[in-house]
Amino acid sequence: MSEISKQILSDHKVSITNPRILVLEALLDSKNPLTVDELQSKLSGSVAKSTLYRVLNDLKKIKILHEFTTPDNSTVVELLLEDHSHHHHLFCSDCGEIIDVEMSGEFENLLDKEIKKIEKQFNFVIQDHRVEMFGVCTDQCANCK
Amino acid sequence: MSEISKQILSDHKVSITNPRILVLEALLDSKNPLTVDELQSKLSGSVAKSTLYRVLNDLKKIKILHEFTTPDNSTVVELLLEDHSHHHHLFCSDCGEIIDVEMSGEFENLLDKEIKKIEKQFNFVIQDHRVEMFGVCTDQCANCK
DNA sequence: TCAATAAATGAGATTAAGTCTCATTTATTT
DNA sequence: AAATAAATGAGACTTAATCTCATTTATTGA
Repeated sequence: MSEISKQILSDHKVSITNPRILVLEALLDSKNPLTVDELQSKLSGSVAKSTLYRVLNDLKKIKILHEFTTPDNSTVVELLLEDHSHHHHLFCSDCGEIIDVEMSGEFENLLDKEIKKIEKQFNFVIQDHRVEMFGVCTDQCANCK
Repeated sequence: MSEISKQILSDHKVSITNPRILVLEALLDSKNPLTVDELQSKLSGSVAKSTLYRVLNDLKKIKILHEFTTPDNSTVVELLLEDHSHHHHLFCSDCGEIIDVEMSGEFENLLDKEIKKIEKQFNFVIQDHRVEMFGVCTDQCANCK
């Protein structure tokens, strides 16, 4: 199991250490984004706080970790692996759940065209984009009580 | 000049006070989003820090202020006025500039359709969305040196 | 395999954004 | 213009994230 984590680290020429393996395993174990708090709980004290933040920064540097802020201002992290293709996020303002969403090819194509226009208009090279959607679950979702 | 700010406050049934007028004027004075730091500088000590944050929360409550986080984790605020229609953001990772961008009607229509699909798929009511784009200015922009 | 060297870690101090408290001031209402 | 309710300022407080530095762990090359 930790083989995957080790592979990821060596693929990115980053030294293989216990804290890095543990953090990667915790992240691999969860499909949706995790808050730093949730991550700390999952690690249950096996990694020092300062080390956890350092490891997260390491993973950001090698571009396999995406960090963002939820509407209620928690910092949330998510692994970006090859098999986990380009996606966007849906936030429930009721329970705070964050759901990964894929948009249709038609939509991404039109967005790409739109982005080319914007690049010309503002003399920009746009490297990345993100669509965020905010709402509430109409059913009780996993987290809504 | 402060008449506009007073009008905004009374339109929203919020009492008219000096700090609120000053904060609104600083926000009205700038087209693009401001970091809280920039806002504090603009106010140059005329409003206490605690009051500034309180006023920002007041403006959020009456839904005329939008707060978000930049890729480098600064909190940024922007007034949402009637004449300032639905728009998105373009971030320069070089100089940190944030540019307001309007997308085409065609794009917004397709996005609305896409959102309806997602609402069904996840049993959600989606109330709002946001498109963020990240890149670098190819020319020296106003802030890039 | 092992020693030398460089890198990473843990523990706790430090920083800084944002909130809270409470005595005082200001706005509103009659 | 007085009474009441709301907002403010100053600074204490909280807490996420970073930093420091002595110790531990990984890597490299003989």
